[in-house]
Amino acid sequence: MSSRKVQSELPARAFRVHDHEECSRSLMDAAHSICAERGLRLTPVREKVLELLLKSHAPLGAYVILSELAVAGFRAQPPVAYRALEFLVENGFAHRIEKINAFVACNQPGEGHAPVFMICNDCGQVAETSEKIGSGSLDLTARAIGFDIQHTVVEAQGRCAGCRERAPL
Amino acid sequence: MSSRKVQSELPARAFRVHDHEECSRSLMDAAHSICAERGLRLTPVREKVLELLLKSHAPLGAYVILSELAVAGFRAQPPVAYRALEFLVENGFAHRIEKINAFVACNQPGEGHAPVFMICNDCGQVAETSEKIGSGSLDLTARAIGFDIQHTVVEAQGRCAGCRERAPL
DNA sequence: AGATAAATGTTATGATGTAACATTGACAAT
DNA sequence: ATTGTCAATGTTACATCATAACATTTATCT
Repeated sequence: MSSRKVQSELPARAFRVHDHEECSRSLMDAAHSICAERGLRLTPVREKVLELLLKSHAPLGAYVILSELAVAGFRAQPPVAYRALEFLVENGFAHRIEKINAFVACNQPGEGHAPVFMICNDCGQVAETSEKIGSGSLDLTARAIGFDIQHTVVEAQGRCAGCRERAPL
Repeated sequence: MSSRKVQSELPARAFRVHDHEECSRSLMDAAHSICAERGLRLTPVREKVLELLLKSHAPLGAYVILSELAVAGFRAQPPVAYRALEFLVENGFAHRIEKINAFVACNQPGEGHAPVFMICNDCGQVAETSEKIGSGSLDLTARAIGFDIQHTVVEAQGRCAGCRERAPL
């Protein structure tokens, strides 16, 4: 259990300075523990894809992942990447960013949550924050009209603080 | 100004019984007024695409629109549909639903708003509700981390009340 | 070892979206 | 009326994103 505890609960880690190496390692460890606990198989391709996502400072498209897989000696037909991504997303190790058709590693795997993304149009980085499921205005509206929510997509595009400082426009 | 006033402020009209004919007509009128006011050109293709969106009870994909355009005697290369959609989206007459790569007519054109969609996986209908810009948890989070929001995507997938009644599962 | 389910390999194709450049049409200025 | 200009449309050709379908291999259980 404690092995799954992740570094910080602070949101938007991507936009903060942090030890990215340590951050990646701890999330990869968490993935291994969770898979062990739940009887999921973190096979070589799946692990490699997760590693790629963890190392990247920005979301990766399926075909970028695919070519990285090729570089690493894996087979590289599209279904290979999509299957690994499907596994990671279904099991909460990664998320798909709809607005840009790309994928990021989840930074609080194992915890049920409704992710919220802030996509910086300048640097391309994406910060994940989250809402507790059942709170939030979406849930309120849903309840008001009798809509049963199964999945949510909440994404904001704009400019992160760092990019605004760097080039105030 | 009053010519632009739209039928109802109630959210989620798509999931309610309403006079869809009248609803479409009033939104098309609104589009004409707004374009006139703002010096925008609601050309034949653009109007036809808006009409298709207004008449549909569910979002339409670009290629469905394209084939409807062909039926109506318009030229039907992909850019034709995408350009018309781009115009409609940019000017607030339609929205793109990221989760399903499709488009819906906006039901409160002219008003600046951050749309929120409820997508029913059963009947395929999509209800548009909205938040005032600047309120909402997204804005709060953004402010907290100094992120400057330019655009938001807020979508929920699930089952609407009607479908739940019809087939409780 | 043999059964079986999951995962992977492979081919082919489907679905979605856009760059680039040619042509036409609207409209204002002279 | 003619011409300049810019917006809109026409057209070709691709780029990008994603999955169906079926064959083969691998893990795991009994």
